[in-house]
Amino acid sequence: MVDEQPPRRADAARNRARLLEAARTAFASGESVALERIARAAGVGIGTLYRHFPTREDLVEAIYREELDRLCRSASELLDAAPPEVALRRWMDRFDDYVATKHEMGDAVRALFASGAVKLSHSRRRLTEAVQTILDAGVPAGTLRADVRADDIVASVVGAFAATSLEGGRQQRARMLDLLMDAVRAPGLSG
Amino acid sequence: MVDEQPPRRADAARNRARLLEAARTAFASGESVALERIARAAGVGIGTLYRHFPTREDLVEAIYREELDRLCRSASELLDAAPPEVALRRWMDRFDDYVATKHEMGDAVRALFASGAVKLSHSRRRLTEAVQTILDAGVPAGTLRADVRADDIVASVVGAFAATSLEGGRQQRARMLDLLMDAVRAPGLSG
DNA sequence: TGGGTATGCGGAGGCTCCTCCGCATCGCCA
DNA sequence: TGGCGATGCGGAGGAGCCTCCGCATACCCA
Repeated sequence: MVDEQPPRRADAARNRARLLEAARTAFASGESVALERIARAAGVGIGTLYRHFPTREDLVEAIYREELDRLCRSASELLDAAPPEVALRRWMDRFDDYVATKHEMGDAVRALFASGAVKLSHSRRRLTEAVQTILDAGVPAGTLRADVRADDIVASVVGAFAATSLEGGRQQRARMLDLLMDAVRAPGLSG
Repeated sequence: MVDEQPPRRADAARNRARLLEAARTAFASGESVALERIARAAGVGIGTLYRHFPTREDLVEAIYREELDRLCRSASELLDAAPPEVALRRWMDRFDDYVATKHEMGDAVRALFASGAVKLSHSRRRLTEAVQTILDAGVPAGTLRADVRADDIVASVVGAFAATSLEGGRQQRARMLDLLMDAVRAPGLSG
């Protein structure tokens, strides 16, 4: 369920794998990379790169999909360890870690999120599912609001990242996420 | 206080004005415009354009600065017409209108906000001042929280826009802004 | 195993971005 | 008014993005 099905032809599959490998290495260097260079490093033509990954974001997303899956799965663990309203905030921090790491590895992922290019994509859907998992625990427990949508939370988190990626940084982002949590927690239970 | 001082030499001032005029026209066409074309239309060289406006965002910002100033000044009017916690939400809607209009005129402004490029810039500062004005009214009145920073609110609004610009759209953005308001309103007064 | 065709490959080319630096022009001062 | 230094101009050029299409190859079927 994690991978999409590989291309039909053997050479296509091979080239795709090579491109991913080359891109992983290139992005890890931390500097901005020309796609042409990645294609060259993978030993394929630029056309091949664009056929497999029509946009830069597609390439980045493919590389980090595994890690993103892990991030999303971690929602359940967090729920085991803490009540939903705490788990949600911790999950946001993990998201922050995830993107921050990628940021240090190059601004490819930052661009991915900042540009809002994470649209109906696999990534966005997975993130929404993860948040929904936490909501499903918190709403019956009465600690999280029932009238808040998971995709709105995801969009808010992504937006917080986008708006602070160039300045403000982690500290401002943390305050913004706290603010978001204030909105998402069910009222009337404060003691 | 609104304009920065014009360039010293007469030709520089003239070229700057021409560039702004040409850019206004070009962006109004709604299509993506090459900067070279704008320079050509203004009758100056591309180098001149880049000297006056080092980045595309600088140019866009200069064009829409007037309107943005108007948006920011409207905070006071809104405060006259409604209580601060309502005024703030309305102001967010105005911001939405502002950016949406620009979006229809071309994605230049969208890019400006979506990319987080609205950094320490004039725009961001003005927006923060406007929000601060509303906070200064709402905090003493007890309807808005005292421990929320204006720049965090601005970043959240900008982020909401960035995260919904490619999909989700106005409706999702409205829900997200409502959520933000839930966080910003002072608790304990609900009736 | 061998032939035919759908599928994939590759890179030239057109476009845009942005920089850099020699030349022209402005505006000051006598 | 005329000369000179600071300031601004312009566009060539290098680099990256992305598309497009003729050629090569892998897979299917007999």
